[in-house]
Amino acid sequence: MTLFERFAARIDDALRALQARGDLPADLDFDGGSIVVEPPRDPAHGDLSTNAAMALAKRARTNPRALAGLLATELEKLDEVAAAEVAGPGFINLRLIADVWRAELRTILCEVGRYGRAAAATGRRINVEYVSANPTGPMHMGHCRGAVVGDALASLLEWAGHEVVREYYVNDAGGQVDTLARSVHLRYREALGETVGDIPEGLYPGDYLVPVGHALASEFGDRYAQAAEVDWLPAFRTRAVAAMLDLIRADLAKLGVRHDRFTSEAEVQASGAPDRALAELRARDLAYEGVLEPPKGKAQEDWTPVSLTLFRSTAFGDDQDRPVKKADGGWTYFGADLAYHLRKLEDADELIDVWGADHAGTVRRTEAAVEALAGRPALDVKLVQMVRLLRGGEPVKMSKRSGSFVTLAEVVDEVGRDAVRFTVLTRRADAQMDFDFEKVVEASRDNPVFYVQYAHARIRSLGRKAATAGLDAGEADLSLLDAEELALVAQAAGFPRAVAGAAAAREPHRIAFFLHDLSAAFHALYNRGNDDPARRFLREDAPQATRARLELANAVGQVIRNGLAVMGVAAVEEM
RNA sequence: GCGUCCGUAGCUCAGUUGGAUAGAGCGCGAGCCUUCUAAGCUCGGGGUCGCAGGUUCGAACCCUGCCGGGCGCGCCA
Repeated sequence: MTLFERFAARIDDALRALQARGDLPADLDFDGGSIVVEPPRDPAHGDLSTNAAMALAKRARTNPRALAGLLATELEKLDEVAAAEVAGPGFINLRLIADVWRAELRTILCEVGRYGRAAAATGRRINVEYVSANPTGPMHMGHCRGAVVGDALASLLEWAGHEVVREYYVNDAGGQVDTLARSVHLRYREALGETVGDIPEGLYPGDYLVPVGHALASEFGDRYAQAAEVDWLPAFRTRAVAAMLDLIRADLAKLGVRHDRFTSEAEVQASGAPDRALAELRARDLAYEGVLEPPKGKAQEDWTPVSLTLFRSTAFGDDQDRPVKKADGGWTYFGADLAYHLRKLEDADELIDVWGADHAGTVRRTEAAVEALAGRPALDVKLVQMVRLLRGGEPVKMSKRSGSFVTLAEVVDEVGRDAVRFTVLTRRADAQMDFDFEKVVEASRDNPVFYVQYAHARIRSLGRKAATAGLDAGEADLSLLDAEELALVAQAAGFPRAVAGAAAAREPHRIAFFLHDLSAAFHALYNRGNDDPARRFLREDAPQATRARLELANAVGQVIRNGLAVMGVAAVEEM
């Protein structure tokens, strides 16, 4: 139980005591969910603040300040509360005794890598799908953000006590993988000695297909060089997709992103799942044969109305109904995808998809389909906005046509995995982001990656120096920590709350900002020692104070490590 | 035309799901500093939270309508 949960329970007890005494109506229900216990925005207001009186006043048929007064009197009786004050419109500010923070410091050091993790008992089973890049080439920077956000979100949800499956959907069933196979066939002929010249328009030109062509040449010899497409396409497609997945897995490994499960679209289709899903929709009158309206706001010379199998997504607020089957009888991407989501729900209570913003238009239909099939809104789609690559403020040119886009591997090789991951997580996922190669590796205060890493390295350095000087031996007396130092503990103690809040909002970037703020507070305290040697962490003349401050530093370092672990960023020992 | 995301200090961005006097870094101004880790530290000025209404004890946050920008909009995946 976190400190905040503990005090929420105490407030609940106090309210019940008031109720028992007849100061509150007997039928008043406290579990509205609107009562919060949090650190006040302004530390001068105390250690904890609650809006309980304001949230309950109306239902208790009293005014907020009167109720706050009663509640404050009750809370002041607690041993851990030094003072309870009513402020503003009816806030109750609690000042805690210093020992609360000393105890919390010990808790951090005792729980080490578990500090901030919620009890698993409260968790749900959540399936998080992310990356799912088409298996037609290596990952580029467009995929990077979704990969990092999805991976960090999955970790975050685990920290918050949920059971998480990390999922990758392999789109190996569409026309694009046929295009891939044809592109590879060209490289295969090239490997056999043919001169193929420029790669024709419409095929994938990238050099990364050259080794695949070689591999096929050594496997098949010239057997398929002049053969009809029907003879080689399936085999080439299978091998090309496998080779592309190997590339993608290598890229993911480079980024430190992992998945528990790769699910093949082709297998989903072959399993009959889409047929079952469609039958289900038909049974509920949510699928029918119909003709789509011509698209608006576009030229439509080549528009030919044709009857298709449609999902009634307009019943869920979509602009138009959406086809699940193509005119040729094959499944659309959407048709297979809704079956896939149904399948994910077999072992999950909730689904999260992390998609690029270019798929924004398909969110509603997919959420609608899941709601229709699951009987409840079980899917939450998180959109990740575009990344603009810059170098020294100048946009990096990307030519997709020649296949020479900036790959994920290039970026990780240049700036490092940790810098990529941390930087991506310093921006809300749903806002556009600039990624500047120069700024990301800058060793300065305005680079949060450096700033947080440096705080951790500094703390580790303190430990090493203390050990060398023999200052770290013996029990630490935490009563030697003063109010300013305990304020840093209080800030570090916000971590479990930050994890819970970030997980509930599904916003992993909040952890990055929490760590930046905590690091800033640590650096500030550390820098005080420059002006006042008595405030230094390491003092040869005061081994007792040194030991207490080392415990403080270690606790902060532990929280930074835990936060970085959520983000999948390494905590460095020295810089 | 429609959908969706965004609009907060000169710049880049946070804002704890509706709370108190809206924050941080950079830049700017003023001091300090040769260091327990150095690439600095401390303090200060700086705001019509895009605009206009609405909801309520209370709105940057929720609702409606505009304005501006990004992304997307046929059976592609």
